[in-house]
Order: sequence, then C-alpha cells, then structure tokens
Amino acid sequence: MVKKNSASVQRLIELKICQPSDIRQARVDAEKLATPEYAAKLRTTEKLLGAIGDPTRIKILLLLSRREMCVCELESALELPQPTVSHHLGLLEQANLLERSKKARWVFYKVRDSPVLDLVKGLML
Amino acid sequence: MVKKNSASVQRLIELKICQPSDIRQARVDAEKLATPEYAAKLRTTEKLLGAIGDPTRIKILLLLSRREMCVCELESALELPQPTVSHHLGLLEQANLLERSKKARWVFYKVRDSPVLDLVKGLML
DNA sequence: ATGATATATTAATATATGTCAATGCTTCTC
DNA sequence: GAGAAGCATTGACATATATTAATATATCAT
Repeated sequence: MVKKNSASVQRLIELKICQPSDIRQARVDAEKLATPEYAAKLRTTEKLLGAIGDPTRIKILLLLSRREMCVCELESALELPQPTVSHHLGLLEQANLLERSKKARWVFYKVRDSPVLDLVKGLML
Repeated sequence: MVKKNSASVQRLIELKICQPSDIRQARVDAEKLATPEYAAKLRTTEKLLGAIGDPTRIKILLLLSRREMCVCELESALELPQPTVSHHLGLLEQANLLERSKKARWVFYKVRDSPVLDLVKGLML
C-alpha cells in the first residue's frame, strides 16, 4: 500500500531541496485526502463552493441577503426567465445556503447564516 | 430607463405581501449589480470562487497550506499527470490564491493569505 | 369546478470545463 | 553544446453545466 516516490521527488530529497520528513508528511496528507470520510466531506464542500462560483448565483445571494424574496421578484430583478432562476435557486438550496417557505401561492427564499455567505458579502459589498 | 414591475410583482404589492419600498429597494440593488464597476468586481469574485469549486483544487490548497511544494511533488501526491496539475495550479494562481517561485529547475507554489483559503480550510480541516 | 397564477421539472441544446497526450520552452547536468 | 529534467502550453476529447422552451404541479380566484 506504500507508494514509491517518483524519480523527480527522489531527486528533490537527494539534492536536499526537500526534507524526507516533508515528503512523508505530504504522503500522509494525500492519503488522508483519499480516505472515504474525506471523499464525502470533499463532495459536500465541492457542492457548496461550486454553488457560489456562478455570477447569477452570487447576485441572487446578494439580493437575498437584504431580505427574503419570491421567485418572480428575482426573475424581475435579474431579468432572467423563470426556469433559469428556479434552477439556480435549487442549486443554492441544495448547497444549504437558502431556505424556502410558501406564502399564499408564492415561494419565498431566504439566506441561511453561513461563513460562505459572509465571504461572498465580504468580497462583493 | 426605469423598468416596469412584472404583473406578478404588481400583484405582490396589491396583496400587501411585499411593501412597495421593498420592491424599489430590490430594483436599486439589481441596478447596482448591473453597473460596470460591479460587473468587473463580479468577474473577479466569480473567478476566485470558481477556483475553489473543484475537488482537485481543494486538495491542492490543503496540501499547500501546510508547506510550499513543487509541481512534481503535487503530481506524485495527487497521482495525476503533470499537465492536469499544472492546469489547476494555473487557475489557482490566476485567482490570486497561489504564488510561484523557481528554485533550481523546480517551480514551487505556495498559498497566499486569503479569507477564501481560510474558508476552505475551515470547511475541510 | 374552471381557469389563471406561481413555481418546479423535463428535455434539448449550447457552452464551459476537466483531462491528458503531444509538444515547446527553459534550466540543469555532463 | 547535447541530452535530460521540470514545467507550461496546445489541442482534442469527454463530461458537466447553464439556458430555456415545453410541460407538469400546486395553489388561488371566481
């Protein structure tokens, strides 16, 4: 199960550009990243971070960070067709960044507290 | 230049589900988001946040957050071909999350301090 | 109940993005 | 200087994602 270092990495050690302990540590880190638990956490994190890597969704988060809004309001504010807005709202909700609630026949979305939201606001406001 | 509210939004106001002031505020927000300065900031933010929305790049950031590493080390740790690693490193560097330096014939990358990096570490470590 | 409204879902298409072989460039070694 | 090592770039391909028309679902008004 122990993986051999590549020739390049061996050379790094021989030339004392890297300490062997560093290489060992890196391998431990890498193996930890390949662990099932880490893989699961990685997927969650990836979905979360992927959700905020889109300009439309950044705009939606900023609009909703002021107050909750329904789909048709966002549609009007963003000047985008309704299925497009719903699609992005769905992704943000799946990433646990939004929360929905029905009022009459409207569906309102509001932001959930999250360090991710704070980051987006910090970068954009 | 003033945009009319959609029929749906008009109805929201008439039924007093939304205050007219809210709708006005939302329009102001939306117009601000359409501004050239905001568009530029949005592109920067999008590139930055897009950079961390990929599992390989998350792994790279975590490995580099311990110490700087050269491409061949990452290649070996991630078990990915060199062009793939270089590609991701390029994106992270363009997003200003990494810094390069040459030592002998190796190129070392190290993380730059950033709230974005802190977020990734917070989510994964 | 019927038609209208608000939203979600589906499906098709276009675009963007990740992957990696091949190649080029630079620096080192001999 | 010739060859090798380390990395970046290019190009081709596969996959993923955004967009949006069409449709489905659920709720409301009358």
